[in-house]
Amino acid sequence: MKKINKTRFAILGMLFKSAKSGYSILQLMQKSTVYFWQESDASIYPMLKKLEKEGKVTSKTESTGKRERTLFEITDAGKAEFLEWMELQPEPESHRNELLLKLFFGGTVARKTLIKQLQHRLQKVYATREGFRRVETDILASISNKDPYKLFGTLALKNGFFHTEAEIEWLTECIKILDKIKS
Amino acid sequence: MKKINKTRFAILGMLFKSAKSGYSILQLMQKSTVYFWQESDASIYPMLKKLEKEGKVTSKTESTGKRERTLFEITDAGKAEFLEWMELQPEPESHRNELLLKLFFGGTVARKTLIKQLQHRLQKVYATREGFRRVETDILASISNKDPYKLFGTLALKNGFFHTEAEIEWLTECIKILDKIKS
DNA sequence: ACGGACATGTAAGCAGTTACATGATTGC
DNA sequence: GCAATCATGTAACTGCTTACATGTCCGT
Repeated sequence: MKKINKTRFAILGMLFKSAKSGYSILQLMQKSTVYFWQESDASIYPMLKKLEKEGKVTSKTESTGKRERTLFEITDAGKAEFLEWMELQPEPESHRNELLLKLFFGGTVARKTLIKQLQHRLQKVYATREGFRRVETDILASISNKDPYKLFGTLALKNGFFHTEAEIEWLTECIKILDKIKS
Repeated sequence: MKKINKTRFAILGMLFKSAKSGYSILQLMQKSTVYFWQESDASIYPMLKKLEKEGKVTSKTESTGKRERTLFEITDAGKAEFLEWMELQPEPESHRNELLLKLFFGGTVARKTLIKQLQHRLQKVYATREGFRRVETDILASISNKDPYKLFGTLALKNGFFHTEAEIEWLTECIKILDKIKS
């Protein structure tokens, strides 16, 4: 089973409701989907061109003074492809958790190395939780209740909160257990 | 910052305590780290050769009848590299959650499409939890309490359980919320 | 005799990232 | 005047996966 490029669907989804430029897609992703879907800058522009060649989007260039801006609009073919993908069940994603791998090999190092790793991660997770809270107050709060993005953004965010709490609990417990063992 | 290949560390870690063949590393990963660290079959053998060329492992071929088996042993240089990595803080890993992306674009499709997706995922998560339980009873239970793998395996597994429970809670709540909304 | 596990690899290709490159506009 | 942001792209590289390829040994 061949793996298919999903950047295209992220882009098509962003264009579904309104036309946007490559840059504004990047910005939108940066502030809305960054916690569960990341694209590197370099992947958007080539994919937009590819989608245009395939007839999934059309573009029109507009200028404000000397600055150019290419607006992309999704076509019916693009909408069809996107909606087809929306019906598909996500393929199992391969996960790689470097911290768990290190913990798994924990027998090779001193306990305090592991504890340091776990504590470092704990700080990161706290920061992530703060990030979620900021999304909640700064972005979601400003969206009208009637906008479907409000509901779906809230649900996606809740996923982040749930897993963040799970991770915090787990880290705390791990640290406690490792602390207790004199090594 | 350049991304570095971590397959090498997974391999070095597996070889740290005892020499193994490529095939048995694959098997070991399949049954012990598969839930948080996956390697495709094709990546192990070339990496072992590369590590050998770098002097991080040595190999000796032994034959049982006509079947050959190449055992790899970690060198001091290999151990040094591995231990250095153990001290490093993991880089932030880019995450991509296709289900959340679809949910985020939920405004483009009927509610029942989303509910179907969520329920499908719920089934998968239940299966994963079963998998964890099997690891717990079949593998961990058979390891001596004195073996450090017992402790670290248990902690890694606990991570799986925590996140699995978080995911189940979240999915259940999402489904409930979407069910309530008549669309 | 045959299927499944054992055992080891190669080749091709796509996806994704990093680094590089360029220039305009806005706000301080 | 300068920094930050706006705006768009290319080239090179690495990593990883898929598909392919080959042969042995063991249990039934």
